[in-house]
Amino acid sequence: MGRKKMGDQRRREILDALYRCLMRKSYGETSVREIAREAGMNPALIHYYFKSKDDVLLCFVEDIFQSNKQLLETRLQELESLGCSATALLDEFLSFFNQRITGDTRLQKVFFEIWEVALHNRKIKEMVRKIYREWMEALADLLRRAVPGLEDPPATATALVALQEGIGIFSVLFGFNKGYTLELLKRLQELLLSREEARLQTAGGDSGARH
Amino acid sequence: MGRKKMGDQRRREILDALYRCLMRKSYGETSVREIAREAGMNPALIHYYFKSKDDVLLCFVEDIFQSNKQLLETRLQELESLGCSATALLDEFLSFFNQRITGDTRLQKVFFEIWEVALHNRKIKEMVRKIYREWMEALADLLRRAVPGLEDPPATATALVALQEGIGIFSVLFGFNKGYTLELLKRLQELLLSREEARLQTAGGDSGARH
Amino acid sequence: MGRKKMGDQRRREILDALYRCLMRKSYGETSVREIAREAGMNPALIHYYFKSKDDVLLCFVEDIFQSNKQLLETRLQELESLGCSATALLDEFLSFFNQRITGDTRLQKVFFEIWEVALHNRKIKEMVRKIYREWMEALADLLRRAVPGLEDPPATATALVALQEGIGIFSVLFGFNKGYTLELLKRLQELLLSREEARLQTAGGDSGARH
Amino acid sequence: MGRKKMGDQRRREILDALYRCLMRKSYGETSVREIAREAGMNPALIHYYFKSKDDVLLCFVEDIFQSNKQLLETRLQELESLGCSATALLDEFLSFFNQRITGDTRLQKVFFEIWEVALHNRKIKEMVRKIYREWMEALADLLRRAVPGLEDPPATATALVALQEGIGIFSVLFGFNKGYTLELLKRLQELLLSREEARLQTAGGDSGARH
DNA sequence: CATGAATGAGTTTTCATTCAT
DNA sequence: GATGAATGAAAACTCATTCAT
Repeated sequence: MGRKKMGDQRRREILDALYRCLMRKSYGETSVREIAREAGMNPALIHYYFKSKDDVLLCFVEDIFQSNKQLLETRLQELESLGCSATALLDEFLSFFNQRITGDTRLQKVFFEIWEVALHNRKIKEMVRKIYREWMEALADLLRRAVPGLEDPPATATALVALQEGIGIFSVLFGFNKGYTLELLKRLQELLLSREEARLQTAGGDSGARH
Repeated sequence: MGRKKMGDQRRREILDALYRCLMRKSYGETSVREIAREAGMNPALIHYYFKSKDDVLLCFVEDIFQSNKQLLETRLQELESLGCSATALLDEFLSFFNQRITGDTRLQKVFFEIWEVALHNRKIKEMVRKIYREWMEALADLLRRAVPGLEDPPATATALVALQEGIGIFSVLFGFNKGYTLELLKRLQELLLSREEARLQTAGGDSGARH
Repeated sequence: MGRKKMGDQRRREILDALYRCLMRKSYGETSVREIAREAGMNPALIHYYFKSKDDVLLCFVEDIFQSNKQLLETRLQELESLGCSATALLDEFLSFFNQRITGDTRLQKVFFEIWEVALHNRKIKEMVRKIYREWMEALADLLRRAVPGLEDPPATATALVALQEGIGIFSVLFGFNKGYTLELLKRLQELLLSREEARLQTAGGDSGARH
Repeated sequence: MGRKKMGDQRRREILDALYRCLMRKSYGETSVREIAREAGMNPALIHYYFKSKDDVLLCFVEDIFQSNKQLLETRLQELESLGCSATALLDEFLSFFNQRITGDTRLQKVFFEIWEVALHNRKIKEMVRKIYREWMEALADLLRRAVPGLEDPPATATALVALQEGIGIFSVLFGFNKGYTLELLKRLQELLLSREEARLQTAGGDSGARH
């Protein structure tokens, strides 16, 4: 029993190390050696726990996607079991993405890296497609329930997620501060959902320079 | 006469070869050898015309940005000299991006690649920031003139461009067909600009899977 | 036990291989490939044990200097502990250089190569300067003790070492035989030290052509 | 007629450019491109005027040796025709080397570079041997005439020249100032020639640090 | 004479991966 | 499990040299 756990812990350490490496370099520029050094272990160990460098990435992507998915699902289920309204659920959904993903520069960077690899790596591409499709379907469902008059929920869901990505990339590249990013996201989401409350005064912060 | 041109032609061939390479692989995975093979020349020639591999990329990015920028400016100036309305200019601006960039899967792929490199490459990052800032400022100006009641033109401009990017990436990764991509873009742009005409029925195409 | 030693042994083999390579070619002309071939190992292994080609050289120079320095110090300390006179120590000092360095064509060649690199390589230059300064200071000390009337011991020390180098290079380039080299050295050293015994008849050999 | 001259001038420019390059880099590190840039001409031109890079060096060495040889001979002949004593001729000989070669850090550096190449390059080696043998023979002759009691003029000549080289290299590597170098040389030469005048107080300067 | 273009061989270095211990 | 050692393939880049014009 302790045996199996050891392996899991090692794998965990490796995935975490990759996460930290991706803060600094692209996946292509990150060598197995560096991941190992970051994890404080021998490079050969990585090949003991994973088939290859790409396998590490695959597991990493699966892990980061699944954990976020689960976290979101758990939250939504909690709210639902409390009898919350569809609107509240939708708000939670958007807020989750805003706060946890797009608003988190580091995670956003990692997501961006994953998208990049996905472009040329079949397995990663499939995984990315799958998870995003699930998210968009879930979002479309919520939209149907929470915004009755909405003309084309799937398209709006796509738009919302694409917007998320776009803003996320911008925030990373231009060094937006979190406040401004969230402000922008909320404002646009309101617009896209044609809500009356879209009355924000954009009090909000300016883009913060990197240095 | 043919003398001086040879150099320019070769440089052009190299940049075009890189463009084609980026259809298949990321910049990091693309070797100088491959660019040379694609261009049908000796690898050393690339180092004869460019200081380094990164220099090729830098020139490539500058070229692709500048040529698009110039094309857009030319078009807008033509319209303006014809006495067109600000609304028409704005439409042209958005349409240019929709049709020429975001709607062109290949170019979009290349743009995405550039964004990725920009994350870790100072020079490329500065270039990307500069061109995007120019585009967003130009767009904000047009918004001021064409959409008088708009609360925060710069933020809306940022949103429009970010949306562009987001949809662009999605279209590449999910293999949207061009019609659907344009449909989606137009619809969202109308929404963001709160126009009355946002009446589209989105009859439009479904996402076409790649495989 | 055999574990830890492997690394040291390999490093030793590499340094020895470089030594042999320097018999045939200059450092600049010697490629990592050749060092590896000479050492009978995969070229990449050299980069496993050393940071770079220059690092190999640096360690090589340090090693060759330090080992000679230590050897000399050991000998002098032995003599001193036996209560030998300053004159005997001085003789040992000069004899050590004559026999072990200047008189050893191969080592002299290597020393010359090191001087050459030192001209354009900061680290090597500093190392060479340091070791030679140490040697000259030690020699000046001995001169003070052994040759009381000597006017300017440091200058004489410099002269003796410079002479050493000059004769060494000549012996390599003109292919002096060892006997002639030593003869010449001894004679000149006596002269520089204005000793009475400088009575040698230079019975000694002629320069032997290389080819 | 102007034709032939043009070629000579070009060749001269190339040799001068190589001289300047050797101030900064070793011959091995100096590329044909750099020589050409230094000479302000197209690299291919160098191959028009010389068979190869090594041919440039060969001509360079021949030129620098011959011109110095001729200059020295001219001076000595002048003195001889004026009826000067052998001692005066010897003094002129030594002084020429001291002032023009060993005391000129730049030229000394170049000589050192030549010695280095000579170690591994047959043609250069032969040339170097030849010129040095000539110099040493001429010096031995002068010694016979000027220092009657000298035991072994050839060996002393060798010693004097070797000392020259040794001090020269030291002055380059340790950055001796010219005054100190000349002081040292003169002092040692007096000693080797056992002259009474060897009474110098070595007032002279210390070694000057490079930076 | 002069030059821009072109090339093939070679350089140092990095890296994912394997393996014996 | 864990590690140091080892390797083959490939990377970017340099360079002396040749050649057509």
